[in-house]
Amino acid sequence: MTQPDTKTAILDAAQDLIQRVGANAMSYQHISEVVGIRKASIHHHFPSKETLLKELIDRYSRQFLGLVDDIIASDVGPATKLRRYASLFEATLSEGRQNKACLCGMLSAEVEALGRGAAAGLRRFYRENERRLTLILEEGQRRREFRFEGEPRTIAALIFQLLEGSMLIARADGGVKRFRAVTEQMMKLLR
Amino acid sequence: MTQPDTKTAILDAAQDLIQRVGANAMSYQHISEVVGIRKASIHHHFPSKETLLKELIDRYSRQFLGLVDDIIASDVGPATKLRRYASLFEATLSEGRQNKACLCGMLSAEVEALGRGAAAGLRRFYRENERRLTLILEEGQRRREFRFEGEPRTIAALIFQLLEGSMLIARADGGVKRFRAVTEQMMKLLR
DNA sequence: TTATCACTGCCTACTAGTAGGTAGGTTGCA
DNA sequence: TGCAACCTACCTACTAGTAGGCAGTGATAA
Repeated sequence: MTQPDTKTAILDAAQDLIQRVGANAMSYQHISEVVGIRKASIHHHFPSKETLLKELIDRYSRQFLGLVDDIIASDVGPATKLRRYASLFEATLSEGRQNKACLCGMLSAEVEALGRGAAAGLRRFYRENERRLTLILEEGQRRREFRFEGEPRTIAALIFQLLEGSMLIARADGGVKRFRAVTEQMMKLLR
Repeated sequence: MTQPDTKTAILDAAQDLIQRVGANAMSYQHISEVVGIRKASIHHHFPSKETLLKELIDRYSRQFLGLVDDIIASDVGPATKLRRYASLFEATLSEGRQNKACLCGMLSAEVEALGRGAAAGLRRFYRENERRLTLILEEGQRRREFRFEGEPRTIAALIFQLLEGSMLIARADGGVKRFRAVTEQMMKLLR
């Protein structure tokens, strides 16, 4: 079989770059410097930037939604689940060399300059997140931990978009501290 | 004095491009094609991309905050003011060839690949928006149009980040309709 | 009235560097 | 022997930015 190490290393480097500077500022040259491999060799694994992006979005979605599923399956109340969900975003923000945004949040901004495959992958990511958030909110409503006016589905969309927006803006101003203050405020509005 | 027409046309073209595809996918070549002027002539007006970005952020901030000030000065209730504030973002989204995001929201994503001047300009934009939003929220609280737990300042940050995030994501999925549903939901949570 | 001057706006032609991508060869392992 | 992984060397297209020229304008002065 294939040695997955190099392929994984390429994906890791690409993801890190995109989360910090964006997909358009990320290049095969940059990746090659990080991985320690020639630019042409990256093309061996990912023939085009579009195929790389597609696989990256798939992998990121799988990993992230896996963590969300763990939270949902855990034996804690819905309010705690929602807090932990938000902390997934916060963890990304304070990860590594810091100021990393959600991969899909970054790509959302640049979506018009990306291929159609990327856009479809992003949509799937949004919807899967909102579906899971809706479950948490419905559970909270049933258990009377959350009290809000409106549809859980719409609140789910609101929360997801808030977290994505907060991340992007926190990178330019306020950092993790600002992010945390806003998510805590969001929790208050649901009570 | 200088003829401002060409300079304005360059700024307009650059802004449109950034709002659609991002600052990194925007180039002097693209601008020159839109404006109908040679690439070198753009350098005559804006020596570097950084100076262009700086002036663009300044102009956008001035224009946008001017519209916000008009809303604040208008003789309507705070809930209406907040709705009109949100509709400024919505208008951008459905403007021109559509799917345009807030200039500063786009630049927030790419901030790490931009100069320091840009980052400072973005921070100013955030803070001025949040300051104005805080005024609206405080007025709403006094008049008992809004009922919420927490500091108006933090809610202001939340609303601003929500609107920026919503815009970016609505471009990839759901469009204006989705954006409107979420802002309407936000209004419900403040009551 | 006309010659000179500086200046603005725009041009052509160029630079060095970087982008994504390709052709074809080498190495080492099953 | 065949194939995967990686390489060197290259391509074309595009990037931001520069040098230098030229036409039009408006002020100055003989």
